[in-house]
Amino acid sequence: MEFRHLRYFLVLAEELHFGRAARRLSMSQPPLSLNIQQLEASVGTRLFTRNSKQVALTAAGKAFVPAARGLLDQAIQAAALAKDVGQGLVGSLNIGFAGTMLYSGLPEILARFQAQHPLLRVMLKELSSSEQLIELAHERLDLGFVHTTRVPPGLSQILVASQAFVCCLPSGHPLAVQPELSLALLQGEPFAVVSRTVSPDYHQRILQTCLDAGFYPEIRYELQHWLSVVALVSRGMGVALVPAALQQSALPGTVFVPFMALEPRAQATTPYETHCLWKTSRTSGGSAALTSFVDAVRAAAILG
Amino acid sequence: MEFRHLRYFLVLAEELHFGRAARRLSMSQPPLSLNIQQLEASVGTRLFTRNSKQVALTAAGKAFVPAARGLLDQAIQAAALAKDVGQGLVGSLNIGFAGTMLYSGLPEILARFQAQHPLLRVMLKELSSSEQLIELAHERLDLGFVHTTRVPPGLSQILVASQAFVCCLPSGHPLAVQPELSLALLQGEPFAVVSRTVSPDYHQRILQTCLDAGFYPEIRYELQHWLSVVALVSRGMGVALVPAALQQSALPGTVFVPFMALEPRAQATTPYETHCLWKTSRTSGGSAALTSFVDAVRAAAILG
DNA sequence: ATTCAACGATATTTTATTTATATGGTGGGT
DNA sequence: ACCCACCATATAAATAAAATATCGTTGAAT
Repeated sequence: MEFRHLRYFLVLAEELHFGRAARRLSMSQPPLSLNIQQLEASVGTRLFTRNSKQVALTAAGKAFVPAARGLLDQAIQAAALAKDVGQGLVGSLNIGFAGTMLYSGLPEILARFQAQHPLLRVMLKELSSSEQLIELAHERLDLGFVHTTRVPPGLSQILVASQAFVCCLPSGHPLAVQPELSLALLQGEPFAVVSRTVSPDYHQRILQTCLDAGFYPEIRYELQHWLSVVALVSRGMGVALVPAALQQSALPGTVFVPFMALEPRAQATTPYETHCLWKTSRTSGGSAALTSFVDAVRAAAILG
Repeated sequence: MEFRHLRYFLVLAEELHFGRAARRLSMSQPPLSLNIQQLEASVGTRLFTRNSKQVALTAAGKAFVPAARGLLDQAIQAAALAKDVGQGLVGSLNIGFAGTMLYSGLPEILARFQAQHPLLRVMLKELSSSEQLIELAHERLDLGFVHTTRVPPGLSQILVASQAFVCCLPSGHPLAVQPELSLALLQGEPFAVVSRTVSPDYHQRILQTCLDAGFYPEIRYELQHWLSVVALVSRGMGVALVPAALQQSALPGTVFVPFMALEPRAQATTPYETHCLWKTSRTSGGSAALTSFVDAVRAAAILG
């Protein structure tokens, strides 16, 4: 059975006349006869009764009409769907993100992208940076928002957000009233940090920052999540250095205070950077949806 | 797009290797490459990414796999369905019947037929004999069970049942105790008959039978249905001559009594015959389901 | 770094399929 | 009984598909 047979069959089923049907198909009559015979042979039954004066559908032919129509329609739709997927108009994207991205532009990027690609289903999964690297390698994620300086080979990246660290203090803390403070003043305070396994890079940064300020921080709490760190501070249990974006979490009982650099002209710390990562091979002809998303991220990164 | 493309596509999507796929398709590799290119051209997108070391499905290709499978499956199922319809295994039959057939073998015929063809949907419609002739001519009925002696051209027939007329009397009637009676005794009784428009042939028969017995029946009631006739008798309102099959209706208050022929050796009346009718053209290659049903009727007619 | 082997794409010939032209049979209408 | 309309068949031309041979590319091994 071939699609050609179905097309010829449907026209003949309408016309019930080999000559007219052949004319409508812009072909001559004999090949139409042959094609119908071939179709009947492949189906295994007569689809038309025909004598020299009359052509009519058999019961089998009547039953076959909607099926044939359905097959042709479905073929067209299948092609259209595949084309749309190929052009990134429809499809699905699996995107991972570190928790802080909720306060660092992810909602904006997503809203902008969804407005331009309403048929693309974006699935978001909160994962630590290191988990995302694994998932990206296994192609279980199409793209991830991570805090990592070391980028494995084969991955492309865009700098999405860059923000300073700030001190996070409980609102009752004596230093909380300062507009800006010297980091050295936090010496001896109990520090809350995100666990090393969740964000190894962050650990290194906090440590280096404190050492630059001339003291070794007393790390008493290791949490699994940034919001847990802020929540812990809000209960008065300790202090923390967190990305500035966490200010927007607006947890009651917390105060965020910038801290000064040691030398007046320098930055207080190297900024905390969020990168968007994806497998380079996936955007070079691979997934148009991913390419579109990367474009959206790039546009947002330029604006921000 | 052709089915060939879909078949090749699916094998290649499994193997992800042109050489192996071509071997599985028992063809050489170049035409496979060409066919995939043609499919991609007709769909409008790349379905595979390929370099000399690796073949992989694109997102569009992944989306196209189930669609292609569905199309091939549907084609096979459509052909199978049409074939079954053509062979009379599945389908539907519209069958008309005169009311008395409910007591003259129709349930038995139907049960036997349905047991042999469980996938055939049989739709039954109670219609008068004359109505059935019209419906048969318009092909709105595939087959009908009628009481008609005159068969229009183009219709085939089978004698399904042949039964005598019997007297139907109210149980309180003085003649109801007789094992057999002479028709002449019913002279002057109020007769109930089925309306002439419903069964013109029957009218003629009743009249002739009574005239043969030497009297003209006093027809006081004209009913639309045989069961109405029997019901009327059961209420003591009159008497009737009805086909023997009506005995099985078992309406309380009725008694059925055979009547004697005038001459001892002859039949009391010509038997009341039920014929099965259908358009001859429909069984000669037209509808296999109808042919099967006719066969079932024929078998039942021989047994009965 | 160079070579080698594996793979998919392309070119060209061969084969198969499809179409068109011409003609034969069949049934209905006059 | 003839003719006309129509579908089927036969054969030739055109088209499309497949096979063989070859090229270009890529990744791995030496």
